[in-house]
Amino acid sequence: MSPYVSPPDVHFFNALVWEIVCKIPSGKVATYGQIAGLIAPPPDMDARSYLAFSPRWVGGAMAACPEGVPWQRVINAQGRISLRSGAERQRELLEYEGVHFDDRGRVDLHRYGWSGPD
DNA sequence: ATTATGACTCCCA
DNA sequence: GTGGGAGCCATAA
Repeated sequence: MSPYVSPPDVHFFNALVWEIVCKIPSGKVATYGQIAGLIAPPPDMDARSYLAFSPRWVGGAMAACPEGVPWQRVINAQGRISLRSGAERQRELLEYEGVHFDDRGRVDLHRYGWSGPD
């Protein structure tokens, strides 16, 4: 599917985010910005022609995540959990998948970071 | 229309 | 490596 969206179809857009998140394998993590980057229009195209996108939106899509989507594999660019409520549960889910947290509660993105689709 | 608020990121001190 | 602040975009009030 083309990673570009023309109409301001929010629901479709969220679905696109979820679709990408579903591709993150167990034991790996991706950042909000990384997900956003997979959808953002290229620089030679008018960004206004597409539904504006930003890391914040990915967070919003995660908040409305349907069951079955591995939302726990999305963390912030610092390798930390951004979830305000339920952060402990997210950490448990990731550790269960083999993702290691250091003593300061951070994940080594060089080791566990998802290299993207394909 | 304006303001406040987010599961963010970047930049700089 | 860390923390604060600006920038960010959509939504809700």
